[in-house]
Amino acid sequence: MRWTTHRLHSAQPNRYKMKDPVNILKEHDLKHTKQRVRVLEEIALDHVAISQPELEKKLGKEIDRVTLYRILNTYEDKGILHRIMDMNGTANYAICSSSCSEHHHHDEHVHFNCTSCFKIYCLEVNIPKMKMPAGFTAKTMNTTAYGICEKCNGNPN
Amino acid sequence: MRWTTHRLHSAQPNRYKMKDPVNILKEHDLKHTKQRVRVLEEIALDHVAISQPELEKKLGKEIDRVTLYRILNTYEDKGILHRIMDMNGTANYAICSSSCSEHHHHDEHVHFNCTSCFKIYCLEVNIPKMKMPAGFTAKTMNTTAYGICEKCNGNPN
DNA sequence: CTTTAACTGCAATTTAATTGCATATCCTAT
DNA sequence: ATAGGATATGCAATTAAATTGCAGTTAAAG
Repeated sequence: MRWTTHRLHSAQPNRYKMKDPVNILKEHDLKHTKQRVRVLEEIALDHVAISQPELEKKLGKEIDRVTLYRILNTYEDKGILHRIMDMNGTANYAICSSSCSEHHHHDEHVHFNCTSCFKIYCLEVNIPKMKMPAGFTAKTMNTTAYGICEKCNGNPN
Repeated sequence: MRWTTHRLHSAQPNRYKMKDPVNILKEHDLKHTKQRVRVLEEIALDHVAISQPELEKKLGKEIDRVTLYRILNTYEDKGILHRIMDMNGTANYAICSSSCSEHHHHDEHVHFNCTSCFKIYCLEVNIPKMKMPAGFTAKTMNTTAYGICEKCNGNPN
């Protein structure tokens, strides 16, 4: 994989560029370890969210279960990764716009959970403002659409 | 608790009436057992979603863990209960509009997850239509707002 | 190069969820 | 009212997920 600091002009919509993992670590005052780099690489690879179990399956021989849990937690704390819960309560992780794109800081976007391949996409769709009832003050919003993704619509498994 | 077949004219907004548990069971061809009735009563009590662990704590002496799991699953399958995942991946259950109110079938509404008391409310706020990117076909939407609820805004713990 | 603070891996533990099976309960037909 | 069959429940055992403590290792600052 080649790392770039510019937005990709890719044929795939709704995708963001990915910074060099090493830079991401530096920016957040995290030590540079090979396990941390591997996790970032793996998550950045697909441009879709990946679940904890999947990650463990892919990295289980290189990284200890516990270490993986801890890395994911610190990444979430630092705002490097988003954690998205799927319908089963499984944690999915993605590098989302606020981290991936310098011009989209803190944007809240819609997630798309494919019910066929179970992948979770970060869409470039903003969550519309909604009026809360009196007394309720919302700080953040979270929206997930469930349906069939572009890939499964094209070639359903 | 008194069960009514009419919408409550309560002082509390965003609340729905609750049918007699026995009727709910009948309507869905489910056997009438005391465990099932108790679960419905308990969930209807607060007008907010309740988590599996909470339910287990409240009903653990009357109902076996496993039975509770199974009852919640069948209720979800039958469309009697909504399952809402909170930020921890814990299942929360609520009787939502489509079941509670005959005039609001299949409405998709916003959930409110209080970050202070962790209660989950079903709001009478509809999820706005959002345009999906080409290739993505959304079937259902799920929106949760995180913030402070009316109760915790009034008297924060 | 040395030293310190932080990270990793292993073992053990806790917690959550599922499965199989024997018993109990509901409900229909008589 | 009750007998019989289908379904639900409870218990025990199992599987899976997540957390904790600690010893050994590694990164990076001086």
